[in-house]
Amino acid sequence: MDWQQVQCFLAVAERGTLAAAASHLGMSQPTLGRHINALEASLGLALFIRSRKGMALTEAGLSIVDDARGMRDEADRIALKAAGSAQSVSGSIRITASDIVSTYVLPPIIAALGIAEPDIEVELVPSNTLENLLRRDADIAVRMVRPMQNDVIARKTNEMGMGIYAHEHYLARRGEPANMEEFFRHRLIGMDRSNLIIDGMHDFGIAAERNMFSVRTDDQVAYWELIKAGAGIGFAAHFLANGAPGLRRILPDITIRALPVWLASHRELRTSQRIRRVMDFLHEHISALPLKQGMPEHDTVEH
Amino acid sequence: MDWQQVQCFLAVAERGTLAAAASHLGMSQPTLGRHINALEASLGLALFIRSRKGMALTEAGLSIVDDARGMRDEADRIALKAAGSAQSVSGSIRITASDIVSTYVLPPIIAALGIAEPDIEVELVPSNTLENLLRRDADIAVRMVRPMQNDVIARKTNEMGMGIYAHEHYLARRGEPANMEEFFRHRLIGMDRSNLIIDGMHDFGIAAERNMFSVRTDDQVAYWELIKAGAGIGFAAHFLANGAPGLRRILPDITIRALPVWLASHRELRTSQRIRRVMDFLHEHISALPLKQGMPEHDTVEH
DNA sequence: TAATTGTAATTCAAATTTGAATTGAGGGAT
DNA sequence: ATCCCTCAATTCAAATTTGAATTACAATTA
Repeated sequence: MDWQQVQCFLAVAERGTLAAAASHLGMSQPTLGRHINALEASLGLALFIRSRKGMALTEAGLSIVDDARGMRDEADRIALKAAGSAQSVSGSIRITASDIVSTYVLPPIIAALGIAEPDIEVELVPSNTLENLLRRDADIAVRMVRPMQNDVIARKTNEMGMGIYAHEHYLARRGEPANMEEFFRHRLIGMDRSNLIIDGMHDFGIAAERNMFSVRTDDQVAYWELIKAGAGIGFAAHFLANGAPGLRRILPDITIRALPVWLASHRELRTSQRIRRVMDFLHEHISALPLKQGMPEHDTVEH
Repeated sequence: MDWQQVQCFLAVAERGTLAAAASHLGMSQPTLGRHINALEASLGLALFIRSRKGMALTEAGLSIVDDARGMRDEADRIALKAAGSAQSVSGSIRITASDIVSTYVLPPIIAALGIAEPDIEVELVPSNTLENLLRRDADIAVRMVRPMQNDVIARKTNEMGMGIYAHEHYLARRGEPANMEEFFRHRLIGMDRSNLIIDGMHDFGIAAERNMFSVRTDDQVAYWELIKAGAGIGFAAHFLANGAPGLRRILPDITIRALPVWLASHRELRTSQRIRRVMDFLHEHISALPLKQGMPEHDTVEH
């Protein structure tokens, strides 16, 4: 039995179609299909039922998919150890962060990193899902919640103060709410499927519901652009609002819980010179940012 | 990372030389050497120290050899399960067949199967609709028409000869028809919504219509019981009539097209030892049945 | 010292694998 | 009812991989 074929099997089992699994593995659909055929031949049983809707696991396939996942866990551990013991400072590194952080916080810092460490290539992966550091989806994650995974080391690096904001254009048309009651009669910008804002308001004892929000998007960057465009009132980080002309803070007496900024990496990667260097660099620069309170300028990264 | 290369790594780590590991893996020494090189390149570290005495693990190699063994354990488990589910004939199996076949043909055969293969549980699904083998409604279907679905393998197993029959009690009351004209003046038993009989007569150039039949039912078993009870004249398989006392064949010169008996299964299930075993068993026993012509006894299943 | 043995690396023609393009077929939308 | 989209399968030329033979090298043996 060829282990590569098991790797192929798992990819197809988890993605459901040959084409999707092939592009994930970086091979072509015919090749992957042949590997699956070869595995079935060598095991002497059918693992998938081929249909026009994709590849569905048979009973036999279902019974071995967990073992294949076990193999992947071990393989991931090997990859992790290898990355950890690679002592070279040069090479590439994958950083994942939320859309907002990827778009508005990290670019100047990564630019500075490129000057300080020209040999390190950086891959930035904007993602709002919590990437699995155990699986090495990324080497370093910047997160707004405390990472709880085992074998993950994390350090809190800063806090991002939040406030309620709207653009002057909007306020000129609709007036500015003076209290919470008026606030709820405005056009509020919310999230669609994500419960981030609704849950945050619940924590505050406010029974928020999805239909309170007149404008909804799950894309955090689009959310911020909606506020800037005067589409309504929304929640935003102070540092964003400070750098945007025409933005006005609403109900400044309402304090909103600040979001923590955590840096996380896998324990095995501590020993990597390169990852340690980037971790330290990110920590140094993110902690120096004035994220907590409103200030006239937020781009304080020195070159 | 290519899992096949990990497989190679483990073989070399445990055998100490490329040549020994290569012959164990069934590949050549140069190929194996190249795989090891590729793995080292992709991990970015040296796993072996090459010497004239063989391949000695480096510290990095040593640190991942246990994880590679873990992968092998999982791989072995997969191979074991595969061998088990391919060889094992135990488990349950779903057989679908028409009412008549389920009621009067299969029971003795399934009883014999239970003796020959005590570990196979059989689920019998009487159904006159053509079950969808692709959807795994059943593992094996016994059908009276040639299965045309794609991905279905089928073999013709026997032919079921048909005739026109009535019970002596009925004939004593109404007399026996001597030709087709008289036949149509009798109480005929037909089907209600199903066109099985009407279409069959059309094939013979007889313009049959639903209201020619004085007694109608779509239940094939009830149909047969109606004939046995002397409710009228109807069509029945020879083998049924042969085993029923008091039944008399009508117009024996009229030949009615025999119904083929097909065994069908999904192509993906070819590889299942259990299903193959049951397929073969059914084929063997159904083909041995004297279904084509009338004979005094039809229960010829040997135990 | 010279021959022998066992090792990994190299060479190069042959076999195999690969993938872009195409085909074919089913399901869903219009 | 029709078209369209998305699958897997097929085709075939091109790229890659493979392995028999050979080389190179060091340790061991005669």
